[in-house]
Amino acid sequence: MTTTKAACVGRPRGFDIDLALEQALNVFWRNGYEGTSLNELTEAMGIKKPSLYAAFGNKEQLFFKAIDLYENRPDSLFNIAFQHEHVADVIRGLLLGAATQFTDCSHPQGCALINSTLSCSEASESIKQTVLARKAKHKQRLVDRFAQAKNSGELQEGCEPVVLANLMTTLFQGLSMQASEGASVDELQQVAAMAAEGILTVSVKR
Amino acid sequence: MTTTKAACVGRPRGFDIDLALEQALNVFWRNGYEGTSLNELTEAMGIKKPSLYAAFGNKEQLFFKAIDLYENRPDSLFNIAFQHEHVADVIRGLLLGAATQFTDCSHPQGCALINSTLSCSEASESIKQTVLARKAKHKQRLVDRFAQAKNSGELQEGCEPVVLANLMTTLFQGLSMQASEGASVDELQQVAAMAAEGILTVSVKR
DNA sequence: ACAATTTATTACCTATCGGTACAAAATTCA
DNA sequence: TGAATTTTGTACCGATAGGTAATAAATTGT
Repeated sequence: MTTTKAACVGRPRGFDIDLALEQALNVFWRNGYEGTSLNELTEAMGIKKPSLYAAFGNKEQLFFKAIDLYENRPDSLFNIAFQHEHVADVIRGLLLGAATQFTDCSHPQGCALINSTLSCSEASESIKQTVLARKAKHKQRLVDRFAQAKNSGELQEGCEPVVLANLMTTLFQGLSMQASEGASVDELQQVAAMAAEGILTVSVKR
Repeated sequence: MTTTKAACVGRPRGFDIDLALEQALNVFWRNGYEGTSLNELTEAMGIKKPSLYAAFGNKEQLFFKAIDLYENRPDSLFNIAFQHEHVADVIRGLLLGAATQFTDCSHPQGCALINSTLSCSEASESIKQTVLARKAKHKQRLVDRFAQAKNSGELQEGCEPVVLANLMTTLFQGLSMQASEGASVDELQQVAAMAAEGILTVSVKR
């Protein structure tokens, strides 16, 4: 049932399944779910449609596998920034990291998760819901981290962890859109730096 | 050649062209350009396809007319907020206004201009470019207003008008996405208030 | 009444969408 | 050398996309 297990009988697969998935992720990353056609996918992956369906199920399942691949990268924004001890460094790391990673030209611009949700009409509702659920999980990680900071006395009294998390999420989405629209690294880093400065002065104790 | 001029000869048009355009705007607002099909449009507008093409040209021209309608509303966010004398009130007005308008349930959630760009693959490049140009024009209005504030000594020395404008744009896009994904008025207003507070402390002289 | 003009309705066009049937090709097992 | 099994390529499916040809219906001018 799994696609990862190599079959030892029958004609051997003529392409690298992990590499193909990475190509698929790139296309979804650039064009979103609905903005990506099967022809674009098969061309980018270097395979024909029946091979795609045999290996990944269908377009929807391929998308989920691609997103899994994206989210489980060890060098993800959250994994890096959450290593900092002080919440101020976490906030700075998240914002500056987003500005940097979203404009990294070794892959499509912006956040794959955020970009994918965008071009999603009422048609593919399951895609939308799934992506929203994943984004909610990420937001919860932020809320938890900020709640912990509040408990340890790092945050100012008036600062609500959930509001702070929402503001960070808002900035991520904005930064992702800007990057997708062609903003430069410098431009976004300046924005992130100013945002971090402002947020820190109203949320973190000095 | 114009569609606004009423013909005095021939069969009279059986529908209100301005009302139909408003319905079209609503659909584009909800689903974006590519996410909206002609069938959805004609159903929402209460007309058949040939009537749509006779009155508006084609899907692309209909979209541009709908966006024109959207941008030329007198109660637009910018028009209201720019009436304030002090730049601090402008910033507060823009952010709180965005949070409020984007979640106003008398129309689709989020900003029509921002939402439309989203679901736009490489296919409809002219749509993307046109919308980007309009967004750039709005950003320029922000830059001009902040530059004026800097000249009049309202802004802190280290505050660059263009960076401040970029940060505001980033927040607008984030707020629009959050609203489209179902965020509540309260939620977004809290985010906007915190963002405004942070921005003011690092950009406006006290 | 009748031509001229404009709109409305039906039915259709081509292109592309996601998805698949089928048979040839390539391998392992006996 | 087969039989079994799996992948590959071609060619196709129904549904829907945006868009239009042709004709009927409704009006104004004469």
